[in-house]
Amino acid sequence: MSTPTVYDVAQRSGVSIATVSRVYRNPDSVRDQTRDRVLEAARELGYVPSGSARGLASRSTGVLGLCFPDYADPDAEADGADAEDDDSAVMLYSDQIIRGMERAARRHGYALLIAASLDGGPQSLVEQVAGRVDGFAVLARTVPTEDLEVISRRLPVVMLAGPREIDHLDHIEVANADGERELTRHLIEDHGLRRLAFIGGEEDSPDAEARFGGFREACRAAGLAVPDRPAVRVTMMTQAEGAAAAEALLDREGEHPQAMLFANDQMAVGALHALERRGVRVPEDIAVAGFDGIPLGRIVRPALTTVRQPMRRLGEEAVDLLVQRLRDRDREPVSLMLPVSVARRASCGCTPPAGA
Amino acid sequence: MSTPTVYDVAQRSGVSIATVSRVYRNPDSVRDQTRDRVLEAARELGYVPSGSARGLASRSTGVLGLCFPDYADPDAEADGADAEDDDSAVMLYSDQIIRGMERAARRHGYALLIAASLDGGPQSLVEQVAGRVDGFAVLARTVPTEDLEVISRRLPVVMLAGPREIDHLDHIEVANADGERELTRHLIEDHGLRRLAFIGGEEDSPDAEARFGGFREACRAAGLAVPDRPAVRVTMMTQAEGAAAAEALLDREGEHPQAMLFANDQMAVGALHALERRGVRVPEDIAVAGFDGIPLGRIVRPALTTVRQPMRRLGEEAVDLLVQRLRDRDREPVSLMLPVSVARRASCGCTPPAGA
DNA sequence: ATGAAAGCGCTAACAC
DNA sequence: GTGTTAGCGCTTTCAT
Repeated sequence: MSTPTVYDVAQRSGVSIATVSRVYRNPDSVRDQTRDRVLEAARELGYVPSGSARGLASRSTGVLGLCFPDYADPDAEADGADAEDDDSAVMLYSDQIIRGMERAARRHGYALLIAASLDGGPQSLVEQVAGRVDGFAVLARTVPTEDLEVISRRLPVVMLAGPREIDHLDHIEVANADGERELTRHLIEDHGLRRLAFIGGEEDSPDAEARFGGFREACRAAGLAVPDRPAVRVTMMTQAEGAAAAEALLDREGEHPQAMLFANDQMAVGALHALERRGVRVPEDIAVAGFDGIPLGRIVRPALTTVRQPMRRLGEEAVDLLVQRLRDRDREPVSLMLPVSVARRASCGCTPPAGA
Repeated sequence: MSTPTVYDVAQRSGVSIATVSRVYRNPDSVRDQTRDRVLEAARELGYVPSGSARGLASRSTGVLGLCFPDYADPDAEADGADAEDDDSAVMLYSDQIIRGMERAARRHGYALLIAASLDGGPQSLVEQVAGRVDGFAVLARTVPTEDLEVISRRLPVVMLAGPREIDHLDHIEVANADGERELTRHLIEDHGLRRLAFIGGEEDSPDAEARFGGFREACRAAGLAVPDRPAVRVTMMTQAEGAAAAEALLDREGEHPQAMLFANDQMAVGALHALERRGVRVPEDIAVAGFDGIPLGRIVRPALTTVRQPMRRLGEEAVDLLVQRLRDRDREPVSLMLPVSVARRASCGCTPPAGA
C-alpha cells in the first residue's frame, strides 16, 4: 500500500517502466493513447515521481541552492514587537536575495533550496544543500572557505557579497567602497560637515572594512584627517551595538562628531533610538547614516540616509552565473561588481522626497 | 575523474562503503582513527554525499517545501522604481511565510525548497516540489485541488490561508472575517462613519469573501444597511485596480462614501494615490483601510490603517504541523485559525503612534 | 513506439 | 566496530 512507483503504474497500465518514464520526461515520444493510459493509472494510484530517484539516475536535480548566514538581529525582532507591528518591517538582505534568486531560478526552470547556516557545524549545512542541488550561491562567511574549496570541485558555486576568497569561483560583490565614499563626500561637501565618525565592524569583516576604506578615501579627498581605524568597532553590528556605539561617542571627551556613519543600517537605527533617548536631535545636532538600504531605514524617523545595495539583483545575477556555468563548466571564472546608490533621506539633513 | 562516491572514498581509506556511510550518518559509531582516515580521503577526493542517493535509499529528504503563487504586483514594482527605491519596500506575503518556514524548518533540521507557481502547467510545479520533499505547504489556489488530492496521498501537505479545500489535510487560515469585522466596527463606532464602501475581489476568492462577510456582520451589528455584494469587485486586486475602483466610486452618483474598505492593502495603496490625484483628502474627506499589513502600508502617506495578518507565524505553524504529521501520519487532521489584529494608522483618522 | 536490463550512489539489515 | 549484500525508484542505452 506504500508509495506507488513506476512499476506499479507500468503494471496497471500494461506498459513497461520505460514507457512510464517517457510519459513524464518526453510525452511526445509516446503514442497518445498509451500516454493517456499511463497518466490515468498514475492518477488512480496517486503516483508522484521521486525526485531522489530521478536525481540519482539523471545526475541532476533541477534545483539551485542558497546558503546564507542566520542574520537574525534579536533587537530588530524585539523592536518590532515593541512597536506593535509584527516583523513585517524587518526584511534582511537574505530575504531580498532569496526573492531575486527564486524569480531568476524559476525563469530558468529551477526550484530554489534555501538554508541558513546553523551553529551546529557547517558540515550539516553544506551537506544539506550541496548534495541536493546542481549548483548554489553562498553569502560571504557562511561556509568555511576550505569546505567551499572541496565542494566547488564538484559543482558550481558562486560567492556573494564578500571578497573573492577562492579565485576560481564565480563571484559577485557590491561596490562598498564606492558607496561609502560617495555618501561621505555628500556629508562633507553638501552638508559642510567635517568631524565625522565611522563605526565599523571587526577587522575580518570585508564589507565593513571596504566601507571604511571608502570613508577614508573621501576624507582624504576632502583634505580632512584620515583616521587609521574606525572610531568604534563592534562585533555583531546589531541595533544594540549601534546604540552602545553612539552613546560611547557621545560620552567621549572633546567635541562630538557632527556625523556618525555606521557600517550598516541596523546599527544606525539603533543609534537613532539611543540619540533620541539622550535628547540629541538628528539631523540638527548630528547627522546619522547607515549602509544597506533595509526597509526599516525608511520607516524610522528621521528616515535613514544610507547606501542602497541591489540585493535582489544580486540574487538574479547569481542564478544567471550558475546557469551559465552549468552550461559550460570550463568557462573563465567571472567576477561582477554591482553598483550601489546613495539614498539621501532625513537623517543627514536632506529633506525626504515628497511622500509616496 | 568524475564525481567521487562512497566507493572511491572507501577504497582510498581502506574501509568498506558502509563505514564511509556511517562516518557521515553516525560518526560516533566509528572508531576515531577510522573516521579520520575516511574524512581525510573524502577531503582529498572532494567527496560530497549525494542527496539524491541518500534520499532514495533512506526514503526521506530532510527537506520541506513551499508552493506559492507568483503574486508579483506589476504596479508595486513600477511604483517602487518610480519612487527611486528598489523593491526593498515591496515585501509580499510569500516572503514572510518563507521567512517563517525557513526558521522553523531549520530548527527542526530541515531545509526549505521553494517554488512559485509557473504559468506553464502546475504539473511541473508539483513535480518539482512534491517529489523532492518530505512534506510541503501550499498557499491557497496555487496548486489545483485535484492534484493536491493525489499528492497528499503520498506525503504530508498543509494548506495555507484559504478555505479548507480538502478536509483530510492539515490546514491553517487567518481570521479574515473577525479582522474585517473589528476594523469596520472601529470605523463605525470610533470614527462615527456610516456610509462605508467595501471593495472586494472575485467571488471565488475565499479570503476576499470572508473579509466581506466580516464587513457585513459589522454593518448589521451597527444597524446599518447590509449590502448584498461589494460596492465594487475587481479581479487581480492590484494597485491599479484599487485606484480604478476608488475613482469609480467617486464618479458614482449620489453621496460619496465616508470610508473605503479594500479587500487588501495593495488596492488601498493604489486608492490612496488615486484620491490624492483627485484632490480628495485622506482621512479628512474619506477614510481608507486595507487588509494584510504589508510593509508598504506603513510607508505610504497617510499610513494605511489595516488588519495585520501573522504571515510569518503562519509559516512557522505550517512547519510544525508538517513535522508533527511526519511523526504520526495517522493523527487527526488539524485546522488552525490564526488571530489577526487591527493596525490603526493615519488613513482612518487615527493619529499614528509616536514615531519609532 | 516500446521493452529489457544495467546501473546511478547511498542506506540498512544482518553477519562477523 | 566493520564488512556484505540488497535494494531504493528512476533514466537510459540498446534492441526490437
